[in-house]
Amino acid sequence: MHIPSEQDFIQQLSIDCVIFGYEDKKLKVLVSTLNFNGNFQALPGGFVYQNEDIDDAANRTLKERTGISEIYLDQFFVFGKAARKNQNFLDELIRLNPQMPFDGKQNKDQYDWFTKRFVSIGYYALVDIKKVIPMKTDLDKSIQWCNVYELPDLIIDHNEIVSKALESLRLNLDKKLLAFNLLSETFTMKEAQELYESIFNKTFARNNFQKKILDMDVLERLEKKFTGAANKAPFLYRIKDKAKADESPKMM
Amino acid sequence: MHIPSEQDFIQQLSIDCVIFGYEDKKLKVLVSTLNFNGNFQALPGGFVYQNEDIDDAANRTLKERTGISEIYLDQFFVFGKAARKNQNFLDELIRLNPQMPFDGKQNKDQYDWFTKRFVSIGYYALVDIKKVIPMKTDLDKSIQWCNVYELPDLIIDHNEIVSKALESLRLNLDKKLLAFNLLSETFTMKEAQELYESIFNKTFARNNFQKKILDMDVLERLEKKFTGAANKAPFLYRIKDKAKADESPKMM
DNA sequence: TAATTATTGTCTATTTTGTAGACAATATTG
DNA sequence: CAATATTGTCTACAAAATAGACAATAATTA
Repeated sequence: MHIPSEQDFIQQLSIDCVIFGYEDKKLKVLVSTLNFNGNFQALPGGFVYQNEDIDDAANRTLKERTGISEIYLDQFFVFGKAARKNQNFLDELIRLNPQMPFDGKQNKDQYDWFTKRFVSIGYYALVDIKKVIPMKTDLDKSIQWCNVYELPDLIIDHNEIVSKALESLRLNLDKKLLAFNLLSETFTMKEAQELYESIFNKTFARNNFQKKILDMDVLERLEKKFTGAANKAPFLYRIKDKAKADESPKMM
Repeated sequence: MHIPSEQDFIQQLSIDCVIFGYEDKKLKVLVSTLNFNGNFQALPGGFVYQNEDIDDAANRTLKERTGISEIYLDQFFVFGKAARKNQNFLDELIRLNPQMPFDGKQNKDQYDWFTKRFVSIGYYALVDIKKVIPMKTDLDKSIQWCNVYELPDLIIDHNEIVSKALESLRLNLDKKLLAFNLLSETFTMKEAQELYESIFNKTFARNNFQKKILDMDVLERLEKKFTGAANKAPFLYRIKDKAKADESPKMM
């Protein structure tokens, strides 16, 4: 297992990624269970190489865990309390993993590197969950999607990081059209509405939701989707211009 | 002159502060002229002590330059391009300051510390300009207020940092009532309007501006202000609850 | 094959909010 | 005390958000 301890990374600076997906009408977050004894769960994260933009570091982390690049990614907050240390978490980890000698010379370096106070830059990402096969790194025992409203206890301040990410996502949805990054390429109006409802955790009026989305003039209507249900078939829609949608202003 | 080069700061992490003030109907930013030959101008900035919250580091920087604490302060963006180095700026500085031997052992350490790539956390602050006496540190030759729309060329990416700060301020004004932090405790409606106009760099309709502000129900009306002008005396207003105003939602 | 059902797409009426125009109130000046 | 410049507020109008209603239609069932 490679634990970074070298000068090739910027010291005491980390990246934490809140990767949002959407499935079964639920907003989800990708969470890793660490490859140690004890049930340590954490956000995917990483460090920044000396010659790497912080945005690229976040993208690299994302690519590692999801296999896809060109993901929508937004830096949303820096977590920089002095008390923000891995110390407690690591001590607990060492207690539960006595087989790992953390006092040897080499591991001592790692321990020192890791137990320093870290400033962490929070990024959130929006992915089409169907395009993602969550991938473990050698630090992960497993990695899985968790409902954002039913998250387990995560290490350090990672629960707080998710809260802040969700808050930022909501604010930015009003300004951009990011949400469609969470859906597959084509979708019905109902699916779009259910997505918005799960993000904002509240319901919208069907008639007015549809009007508002269509008035924005960013969707193109495709053929009908025959669902097999005993009712009128809904149209499928697709974003007219994806790149533009991530930037264009105003909604909700 | 003390240039930090020790382990007491987090390495390669800096804080840059965009300190907004308002005077003569102009939005201003506090800019330092560095204490070297050559006209190097920069935002007030600093570094983060090992045992210091990043917010506290920003506040410390602010206190140093303005003398006041309890300033409204907001973290708005992290500037983290790999190419973000002091190198070019420092080489130019050394060229123009040959009297300073930067190849001696001690200065070499400083040079090494400084020329590494830095990730910088941007904060913006809003201050009542009348309460501030801009103060030099030993790094500054002088420090002065500059009109935000007529900034000189600043070092590295500091012009870009100001742009981004202004953009964030505008977005946040819509959500909070921060603007009043830039005025003295009491002010007329006209003064408030002129402030908003200088922040957004556009005009507002007088009647509707007044209505909107008053409808928010955050101001209390005080006695009239007799200006000596040959017209109806305007009322003075004051924020009902300052702490609340910085948090409360919606406006413009 | 026509009635039934569940849902979709859209229209209109209503309410709320935003904008523009108008005017009375008033502190000073001449 | 009229003239002037500005302030505070009101109303009319326009635009946007919300709520209610209903026709269209894909499958099912009689």
